Amino acid sequence: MKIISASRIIHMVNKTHRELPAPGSIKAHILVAAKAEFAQYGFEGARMQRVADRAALPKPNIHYHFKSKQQLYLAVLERIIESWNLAFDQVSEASDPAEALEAFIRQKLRQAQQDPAASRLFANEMIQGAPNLKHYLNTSMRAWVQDRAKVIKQWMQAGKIQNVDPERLIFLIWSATQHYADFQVQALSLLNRAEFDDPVLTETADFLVTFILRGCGLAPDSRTT
Amino acid sequence: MKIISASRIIHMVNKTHRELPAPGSIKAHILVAAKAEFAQYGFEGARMQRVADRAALPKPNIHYHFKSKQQLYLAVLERIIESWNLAFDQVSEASDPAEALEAFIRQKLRQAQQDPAASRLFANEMIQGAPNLKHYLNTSMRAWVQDRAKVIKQWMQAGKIQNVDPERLIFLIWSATQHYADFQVQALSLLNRAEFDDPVLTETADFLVTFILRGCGLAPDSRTT
DNA sequence: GTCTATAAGCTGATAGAC
DNA sequence: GTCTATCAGCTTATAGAC
Repeated sequence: MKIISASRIIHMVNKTHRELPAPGSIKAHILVAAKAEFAQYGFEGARMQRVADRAALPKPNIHYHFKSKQQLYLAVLERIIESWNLAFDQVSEASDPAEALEAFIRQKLRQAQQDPAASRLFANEMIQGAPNLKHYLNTSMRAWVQDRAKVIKQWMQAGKIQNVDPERLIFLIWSATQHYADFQVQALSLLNRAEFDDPVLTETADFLVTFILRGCGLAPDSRTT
Repeated sequence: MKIISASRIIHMVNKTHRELPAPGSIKAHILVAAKAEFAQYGFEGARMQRVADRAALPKPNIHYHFKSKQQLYLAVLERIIESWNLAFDQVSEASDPAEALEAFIRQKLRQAQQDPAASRLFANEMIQGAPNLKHYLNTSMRAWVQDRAKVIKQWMQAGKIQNVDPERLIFLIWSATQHYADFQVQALSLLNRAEFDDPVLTETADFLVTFILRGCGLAPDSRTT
């Protein structure tokens, strides 16, 4: 059976793949500002003036580098999806399920902490019904999930992990990790913390790894009595 | 020890509690339309004209019944939070953990299916940093979670469930269930379904109940080999 | 490439007839 | 209570000087 690299599937996203703006360039600078704005307010709520303010540039400069609000939004979206699920990308039947899932969970959570705007922008797009990402969802994302689900099914058939719906397991890991970025204000209030710093990240990652691995039948019992 | 009803905590939300518009009234009709609009586009992205279109009313009629966009938004928000976590509200130390958690998960998921707009509106508010719900998060929501966490801790001390961070367990249940409403378009694509109908709801609920109960050490092993 | 000035159209909100 | 007409201000986008 031919092995298809999951990372190759991800690259199918960019049909009209433009070269990325050089880091440090003005375009890259604007994209960072735009990501924060679109993440917080969604496409319709975003304001080009606020993008300009965030980038500390006059508004027409934004329009010089990106023809329209729509094109700026699409440019931001494109850059986000690429580095989305890297840690679970090269996993195969031979991989250790506990190690692979742990690495996946920790990587997703680290991304949520390091770049919550990316996660929130994606969340906004999903909430609105993915008007700009429907094609991506129905092609490369679905292909990636089915490809990764196949590996999980092999683990199940080999008795390495519990029987669980693989697609829903991936969806649960996405939700449980991304939620700490998207609903960060709620998580911090609930945990009575001021910021999502490294200690909170570690405690959260430990909890999620333990809980999800146990859900897969992969962690020891540690009951009190 | 004095037992405080969790539902009483929820009622602390409405400091300035106005009577709810009668079902079938024009105000109630407008609120339904506004909920859908705010849910999809967030506060800044929402358009009063679209609210009017959704309600099939002239725009000034909206302003006649609600003074401003802000007030309409707050009116919608108020109505959502009340029925948020009812199924886990009356649970006590004496309750069976598996039954209580299962009822909680199934109720949250049913709400996500029946009223995804409510979940999405709340998600939008969280993504934006909860500008209108910071106070709620830091008072009644936190009190509710701590109160419910206390019960879970009692279950843990009694050896009824695994040792897990109770606050993070509640947060995970919220994320895993609400995600099916907020990211419905992604879930449907991933599961290759056309709509979030009853069969999908049941399968999803069964998966989540099994998986989360097992994470709490509350479900039998069902490995293949 | 950058920025001031401004056009063209949209948005929240209201005045005033019915 | 309802609806047409409309205002003042804001929003995307561009023209044109530098």
